[in-house]
Amino acid sequence: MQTCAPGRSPSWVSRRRLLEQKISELHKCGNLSHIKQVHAQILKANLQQDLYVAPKLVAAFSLCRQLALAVNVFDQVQQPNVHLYNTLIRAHIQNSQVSQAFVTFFDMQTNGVYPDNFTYSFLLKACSGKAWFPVVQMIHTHIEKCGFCSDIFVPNSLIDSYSKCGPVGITSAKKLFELMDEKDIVSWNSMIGGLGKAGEMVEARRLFDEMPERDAVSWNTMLDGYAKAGDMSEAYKLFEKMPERNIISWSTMVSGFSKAGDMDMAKALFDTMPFKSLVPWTIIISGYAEKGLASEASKLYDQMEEAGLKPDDSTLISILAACAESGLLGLGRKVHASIERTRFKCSTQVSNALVDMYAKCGCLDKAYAVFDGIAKKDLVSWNAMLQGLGIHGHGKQALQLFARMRQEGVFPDKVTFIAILCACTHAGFVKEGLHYFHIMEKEYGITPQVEHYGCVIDLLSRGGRLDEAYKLVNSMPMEPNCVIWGTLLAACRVHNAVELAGEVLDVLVRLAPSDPGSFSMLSNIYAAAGDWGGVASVRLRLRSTGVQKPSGASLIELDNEVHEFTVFDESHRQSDKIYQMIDRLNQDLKQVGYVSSVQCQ
DNA sequence: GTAGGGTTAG
Repeated sequence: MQTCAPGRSPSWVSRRRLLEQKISELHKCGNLSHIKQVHAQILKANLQQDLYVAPKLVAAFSLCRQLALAVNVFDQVQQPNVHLYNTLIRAHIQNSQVSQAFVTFFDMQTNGVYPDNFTYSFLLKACSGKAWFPVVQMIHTHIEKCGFCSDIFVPNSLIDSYSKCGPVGITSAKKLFELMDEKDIVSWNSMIGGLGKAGEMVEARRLFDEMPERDAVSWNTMLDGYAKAGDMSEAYKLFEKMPERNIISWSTMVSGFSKAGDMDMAKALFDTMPFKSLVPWTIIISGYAEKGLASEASKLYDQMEEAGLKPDDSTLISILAACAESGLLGLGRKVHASIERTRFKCSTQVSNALVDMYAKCGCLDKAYAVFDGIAKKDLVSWNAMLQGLGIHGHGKQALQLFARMRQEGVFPDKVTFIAILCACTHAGFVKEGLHYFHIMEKEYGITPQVEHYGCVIDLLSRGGRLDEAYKLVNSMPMEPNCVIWGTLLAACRVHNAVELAGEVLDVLVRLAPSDPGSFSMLSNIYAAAGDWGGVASVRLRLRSTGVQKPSGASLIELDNEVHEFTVFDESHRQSDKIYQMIDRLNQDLKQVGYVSSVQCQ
């Protein structure tokens, strides 16, 4: 900034010093009206072009989420330097405008300003966790051209970003890691983390053993790798060898055992850990809830609150999601009550989780009430509510809600259309479903993906238009997966299309040889058609593949207890009464003219 | 004199 000119009055000099002081602290100021005040003074002093002042202003506006004002400041500067460009790139990223950040990145080069290590740091951070392989590759190419790999942060971020891009990414990460002539402990840790994510635990272990020195992160990263791979015995061996265990090591083990289905081990470790934060409580409660163990989950939730811990958004969302998955309405209600008791208002994300939980548990009224109460609905809120209406057969209400969503100016995404198509299927709206399928690309620019084709094939099949469904499977622009073929097979069963079913099964066996579900489906189809020879041949084929079909089960929760039922099940203590009730229902159904689909049994 | 950043648990 230009220094005070000589010959000015003492008061001018002191005013100027004060402004300089304010400017130097501007970038960490979160008070918008103060920033606007200083901005006005800057304009008055004609300092808006100053290459020291402008980045401060851009950063300040960005911090207050005033991206438009930040861009405006930038636009006033005739010759931005790399520092100012970097600040604008960061501003876009901070305000979730990642694509605009890249536009700025290209703009600066067009204007003859070249990126530096700061630029790459920002851009790589924007890509982290996004699995954008081509983008990471492009950044990498730029970096190699300019030679900024000498800054250890840059290659380390690259390894991390590559690692999150799947198999292609991990190959690139490995190459880069080998080429690095100076590696610090973070380089090693990122590499073993990446290998773990890619499921290459043998190689991760080799590197871990080769490391010149290891810190807590190195050990925990290995534990997590084994845990994610489901190898809890190897994880436990390493856990016992650790020189020091912190709360992350313990939590990783609890999570690993819980995901592996061993709740006894998970609970034993949870009870042993010397200190518990919200994270391990979340892991153990969600673990029990996911397995439908309502009373354990519920008891632990109370204990967590008694221990004086207030669940945060992540805890609530995680537990509610588990409730939704297992239909634990009781625990879901308890969580809702505790939110209303302890919070003045709840975030959109938590409300969305509540909507989803109530909807999946069949309480559509409650779901609607929570949905209506969300002050700032986002796309996820709309999608959750649409999905809830759809899966419970309220097709008309779903389509009405979609219309309301459009009126309120919310633009749908691919999930919205899955919900809409599903709603049409469950309500039998074949014509409407096809209509939305056709307009999703034409009017909304959303290219149907395999999930959408799956919905439409389901829609056509259930509507009895099996031929059209089969034609669509064969004309899809992508390879039909086993979900698609499975849908078709289920439709064959409903419509007794024995011949087509055999054909579909052949495809399914090729695609997923270890899935016994298709065999039992075909067996049911033959049984329904009275073709017992067919049933026998399927059973034989199933035996020759060596896979066993786990029986399907129904679950219902009553007073914090989950009751599970499988076919021919007599294990329930009220089994006699249950079968009596089924008989009565069957008789009632027959009286109103219902005919079972398995008439030949 | 200015700007910043990486790896581990939900």
